Amino acid sequence: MEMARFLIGKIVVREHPDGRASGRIVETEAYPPGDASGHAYGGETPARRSLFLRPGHGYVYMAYGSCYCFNVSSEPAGVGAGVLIRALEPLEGIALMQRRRGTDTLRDLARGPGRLAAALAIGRDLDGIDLCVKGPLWLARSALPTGAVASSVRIGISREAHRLRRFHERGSPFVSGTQRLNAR
DNA sequence: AAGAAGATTCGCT
DNA sequence: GCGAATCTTCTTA
Repeated sequence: MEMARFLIGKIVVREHPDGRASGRIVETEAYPPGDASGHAYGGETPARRSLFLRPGHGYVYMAYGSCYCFNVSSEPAGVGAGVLIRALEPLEGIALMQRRRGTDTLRDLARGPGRLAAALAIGRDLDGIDLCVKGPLWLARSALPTGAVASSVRIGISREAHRLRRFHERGSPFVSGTQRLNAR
C-alpha cells in the first residue's frame, strides 16, 4: 500500500535496442493482499507468479487480448500483491514513444496502463525482472521535485472499487480518468 | 477440450 | 461520452 504512494514521482527507464525511453510515474493503483479484485487473489498461477516475488520486481500481464499492463510487486516473497502503474509523464525518448503509439499527442503517450506499456515496448519478456537493478527496465530515483500526492477511487474494476487505493500527482495533466479526480 | 470473465482501448455519435 | 471489439488465462466437464 505504501508502495503505491512511494512510486509516485519515480522514473521508469526503458533500455531498448531502438533507444532509451523514460517517464515520471504520475499515477498508480494498489492491489494489497486479499484484495478480491487483485490478480493475486485466489492463489499463485504460472502467469501471476511475479506478484509473489519480493518487492521491486516487475509483473507484466495481458488484458483484453492486446493490452499489456505493468505492475510492481509490493509485498515480501510468497505474498501476492502489487501496484499497477497507470500513467507516466514522458521524459526521454518521446519521438520513439510517439512512433510506437502512433500518435503525436504528448498527453496520450502513456496515459493509461495499456498505453504506457505500448509506449515503452513492455512485453511478457520483461515479466519477473528485478527493477532495482539497472537493466532493460528499471526504476530510477526522482531527480525532480514531486508534487502533492492525492488519492482517489480505483478505475476500471467492479469489485471493491470504492476503496481509496489509487494515487496520483495532483494537477498533472498526464493522469487518466481526469473527470473523476475532482472527487479528491 | 470448451466456455466464461477480465486492473482496456479505440472509434463513432 | 458511450458501446463494441478482441485474445489470453483460468475454471469446469
